[in-house]
Amino acid sequence: MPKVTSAHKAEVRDRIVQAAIESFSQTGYDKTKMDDISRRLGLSKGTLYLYFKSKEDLFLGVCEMSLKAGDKHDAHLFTKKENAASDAEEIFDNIRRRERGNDRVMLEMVVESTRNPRLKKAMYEYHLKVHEHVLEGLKKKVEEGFIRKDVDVAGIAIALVALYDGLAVNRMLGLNDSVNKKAWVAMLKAVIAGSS
Amino acid sequence: MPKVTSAHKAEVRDRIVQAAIESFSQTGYDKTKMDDISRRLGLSKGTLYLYFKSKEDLFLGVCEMSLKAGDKHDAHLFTKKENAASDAEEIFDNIRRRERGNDRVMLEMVVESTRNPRLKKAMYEYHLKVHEHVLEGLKKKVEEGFIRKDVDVAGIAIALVALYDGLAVNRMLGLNDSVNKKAWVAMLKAVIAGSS
Amino acid sequence: MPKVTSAHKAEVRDRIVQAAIESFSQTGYDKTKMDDISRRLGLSKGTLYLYFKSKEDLFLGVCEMSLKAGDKHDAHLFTKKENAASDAEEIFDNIRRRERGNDRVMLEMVVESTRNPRLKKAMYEYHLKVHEHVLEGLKKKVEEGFIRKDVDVAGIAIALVALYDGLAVNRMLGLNDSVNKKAWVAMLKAVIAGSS
Amino acid sequence: MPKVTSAHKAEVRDRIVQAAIESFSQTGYDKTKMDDISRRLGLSKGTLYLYFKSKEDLFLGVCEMSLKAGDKHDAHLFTKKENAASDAEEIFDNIRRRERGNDRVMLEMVVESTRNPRLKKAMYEYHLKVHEHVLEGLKKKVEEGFIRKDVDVAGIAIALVALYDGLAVNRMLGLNDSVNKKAWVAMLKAVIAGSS
DNA sequence: TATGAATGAGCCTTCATTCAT
DNA sequence: TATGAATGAAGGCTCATTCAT
Repeated sequence: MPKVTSAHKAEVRDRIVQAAIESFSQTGYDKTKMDDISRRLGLSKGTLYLYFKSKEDLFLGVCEMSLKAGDKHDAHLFTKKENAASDAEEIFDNIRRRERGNDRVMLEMVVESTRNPRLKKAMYEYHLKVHEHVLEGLKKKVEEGFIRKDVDVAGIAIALVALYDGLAVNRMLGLNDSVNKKAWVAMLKAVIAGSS
Repeated sequence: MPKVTSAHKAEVRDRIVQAAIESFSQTGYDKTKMDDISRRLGLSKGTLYLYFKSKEDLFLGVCEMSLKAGDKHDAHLFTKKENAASDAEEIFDNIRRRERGNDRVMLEMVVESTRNPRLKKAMYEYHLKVHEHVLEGLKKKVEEGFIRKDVDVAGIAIALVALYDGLAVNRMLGLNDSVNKKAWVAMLKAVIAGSS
Repeated sequence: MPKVTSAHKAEVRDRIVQAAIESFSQTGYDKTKMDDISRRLGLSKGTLYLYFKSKEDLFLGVCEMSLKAGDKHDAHLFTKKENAASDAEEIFDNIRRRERGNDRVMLEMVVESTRNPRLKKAMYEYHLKVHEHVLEGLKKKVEEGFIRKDVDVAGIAIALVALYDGLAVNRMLGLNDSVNKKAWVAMLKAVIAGSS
Repeated sequence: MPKVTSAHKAEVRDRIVQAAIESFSQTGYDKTKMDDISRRLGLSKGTLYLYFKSKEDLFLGVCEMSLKAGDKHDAHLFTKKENAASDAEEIFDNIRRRERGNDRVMLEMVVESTRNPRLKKAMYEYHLKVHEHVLEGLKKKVEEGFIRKDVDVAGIAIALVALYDGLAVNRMLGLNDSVNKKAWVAMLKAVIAGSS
């Protein structure tokens, strides 16, 4: 829905979304004023409306961008049981690196999605994609003989994603992230031990 | 202050909090109007201010109440490996029964807590209590010999709570809860298998 | 659409409409700020919204009130040809007295009505009522033998109303009202002479 | 300033005014955006400001142009009483043809003129010119012996113009124009009958 | 001369909060 | 204690106007 369409104008749009992410992360969607975002950018309020027709539309832009962000991979890990702990840590760090700063917005998005069907659908689908991505990784491990065939990998995949989300909640509550990582590692080790 | 009046006051206060929980769950904190809450109660807006000095104060009341709610126990479960699956399901259902309807408010509370230190502290401490509660349960299982001694039960405890929270997020996104339960069961079975 | 319903609250509503009429008359609909109206009343802006859900709604309230205002009668006049001039003057003054101050709003209403079907309908029907009212008066004159039977009284009725409206336009343009009255009298005299 | 450029400028200026007339007619002065006008022309918003220094200035340009438009004549009519009706109709059609589409803007101009002295003066003078024009026509009829000498032709002239204006209001309200024409004819016939 | 992205003052509307009854 | 009309600060959004290209 960009009103302004030309070469580098997509870049401005991106900058706006970035600023919005920062603002929404710090203040939350409702408490963030359009003015805050524009001032953060050194732009005028009116300019935002050249790129997004409303505050909600901008939020949707943020969602879109956030949902696009997660796509990298952590294959090649978990090939030896002995490395389980360090492998788990690496994955945790990888995900966190990707998400850095987005936790808050993500939660907002989840909350908001209960009211906004369009957003809910987008998030739902993104979640499915993540589940699939993880599931694929697990399946490879099954093929490699690293995980037993009779394990419900689909269930495990969903659970792993949920586990990470839940730890993100912990982080927001101020739980030291090293504790979260420990929890993640402990769980993963147990899972691997129990599944292989 | 006579006891009777006091009792009445406490009761009205509770009713207000209940109504607030419902409203916040449906519309979210920011989008809920004091008017909505009072109308839901059949009370006048002004009355709310006799019991809570501000909307935020009311929200804190909601938090307080929500945090008080979770305390029951699921000991006696997980005594035989063979029952792992059904035991896991029972736990899932128990928790869900306790939390029913509160998911949304909980998330809001987490989000809000990043801005409100008082709330953050309360939620943090509640989380710790829950962790301890779960940890205690796990420790009993260690004593019973059901879980190996070299397992990081503290980590597992935190992870289990996080897992549940993450599944609550899934639920909010519209993921069918039977899928969530499956994920929960799959994970718990693996954990038990790997830890015992 | 009054949100506030009680005894004297209708009076407040009326006062608001009155203030709105004055403001709209002086500044025009678009250029009038809700603030102007509330300040004129010594009320707060917010209060207006307890009685009217939007600026447009308030304008509709003004229309409604304005349309209700015109209902009096000038029968008993025009019974003798000799009095035609003074009778005409009396009618002119009567109408002007009723409309005093509303010319401007009326014009605004007409202009606005081209965009607002609801308003257009209301004004159209009001006009018809006025036409009928005048027509009835004329018919009586026909019965009394004051006007010839072969005159198109329906056409004359409409024309008389239009004539008055057109003179109101003159008035707005600054044409001295005594000139308008003269025109009115000249026309009416000619009409009577030609119709009787 | 070379003549050629000047000619081009004048033409563009005219096109802008035309577009403005159309826009103002459809949406009204206040609700019309400079953007609407420029888009209607296929010009950029900025260009408008090369020709008119403000929206109000453009409106004044529209007024100027509208006021220039009315100048044609209907002499030669009303020479025989028997033709009164058809003559009246012809006049009605002639005027309407000249004004076609301008009714709305005219009304806007009247309304606006109550706030804008410059505009008010222009419209006032234009009205006087029209009055004079009609008066002249009527005087000729007096000379021709078609109208009696003791009739207040000045008053009748003004009244005729007002009558037409009033019927234009009717038209805006959705009154079928054939009804308006009938009213016009009825009135004119009566006037002629009464004045000759 | 022409453009159209950027500006920012301004206005409608909402809603938490107060207070007279 | 309970009410609900009144308040007014605050924020989303619009649009006339400017200016660098």
